[in-house]
Amino acid sequence: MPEADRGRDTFAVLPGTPHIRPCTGAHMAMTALSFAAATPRYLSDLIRHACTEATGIPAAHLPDAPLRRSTDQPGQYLSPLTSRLAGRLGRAARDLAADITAVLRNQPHLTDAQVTGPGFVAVTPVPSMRAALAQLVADAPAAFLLDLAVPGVAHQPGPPPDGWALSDLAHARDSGQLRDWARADARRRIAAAADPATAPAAAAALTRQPPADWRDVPQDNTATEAAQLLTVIGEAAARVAACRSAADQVRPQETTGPDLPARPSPHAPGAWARATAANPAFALRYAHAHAHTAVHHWAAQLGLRRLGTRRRHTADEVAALTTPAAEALLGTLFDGPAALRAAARRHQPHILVRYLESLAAAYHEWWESHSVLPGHEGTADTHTTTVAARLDLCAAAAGVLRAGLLLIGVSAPTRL
RNA sequence: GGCCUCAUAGCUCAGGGGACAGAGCACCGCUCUCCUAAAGCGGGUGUCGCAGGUUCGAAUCCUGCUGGGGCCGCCA
Repeated sequence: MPEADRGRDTFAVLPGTPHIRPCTGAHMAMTALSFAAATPRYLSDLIRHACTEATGIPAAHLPDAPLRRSTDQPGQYLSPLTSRLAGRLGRAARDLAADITAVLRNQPHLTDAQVTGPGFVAVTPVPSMRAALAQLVADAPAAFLLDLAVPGVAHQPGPPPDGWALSDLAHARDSGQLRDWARADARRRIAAAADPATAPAAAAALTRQPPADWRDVPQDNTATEAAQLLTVIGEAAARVAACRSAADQVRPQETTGPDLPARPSPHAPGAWARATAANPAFALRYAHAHAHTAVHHWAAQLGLRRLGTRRRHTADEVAALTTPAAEALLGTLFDGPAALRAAARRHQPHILVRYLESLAAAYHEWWESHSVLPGHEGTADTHTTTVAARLDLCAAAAGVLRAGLLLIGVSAPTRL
């Protein structure tokens, strides 16, 4: 909303702005020396600093410009910063973008920086930096998804943010009120997660959440329609169903997919009652349990595990994490923070739900694309040497799925 | 009468201010053959309800209108 105001501010500040040198912040210098991952925050900062160098405008006065994944080139990211800034400067977006890419080409973390489309800056981080995203996300999934500036605070003790507690859906009057309560629960948690002031407490609450199992059906009380619905489809499916449609009011015969009524009832639950991939709630929890089990049980049984945190991947590992399917999964992980922000800004939990579904799909596609763990067939040396990196990717997917599920009030069982 | 909400392909639905609007089903074409079906391959079939506005840029945000649904009120 304050974008127009910010634009005028920027313009007013322009004359005589002190020249700020790029990449002098402590965080940029440290990441450059030790461990850099292609997170939205990092790449955005890179481009903003280059913009400051090219234009002299302090980074704080630049307009917001969330990065977007390129649809054509995997591993490439687009910033509309130049298009948004050009009008205020009275310059052509492509010219401004050309100046910025000239600065970015000196960046050792980028293999390429160019001007594309209507004047966007397109950057391609080096493969090792893209692969490092798996490790960074695996180490601190909640901090990544919630876009914390300082990941460590996700482990600090403290009370959860206001409004974190979930409603007891079994006490809802009917399936309509159950839906309202579930959506309100998700909205409160998403809002707390996206607000920089409460995000650290939210991340800590996500990290502390105890493990859950699959049982989510009330033991007693089948008196109300809501309780009956929970008995038929379970709390997880009830919450996902409630959060999956965009509109607060349900149209009479509205569905959110094949055999997926927007407001399931005890008598017509559709696919929500099934433990199959046709049930989005099951698919999401299953994907999480699968990835978690791969890291903590299957790999352990083979004597394999993830290696140290903030470790540099070997060249083989980087290659294993930049196959098309792995790159697609990394790209979906990259989209997480933006999806959460969008869900919070528009007060629409379904944006987060749909994002998690795309993440689960990308995870499965990657898993199916090749043997992730050494199996009966592929036990080549190159394979065992890259297992740790693949486990990073498993753990990253599991971590973001878990955090996302908890944000919509759904527990994330760890066993298959 | 007031407020809320929805309108995207034939159908059910995705689509986060950003590149050429997508998926499944249906449909059409081709291959196959006694014929059909199945299967395989190929094809998106669209004034994003209408009209304005904001923006460098709108399916997306704002206003009005039309149409569907809902809540409240009025009359009784």
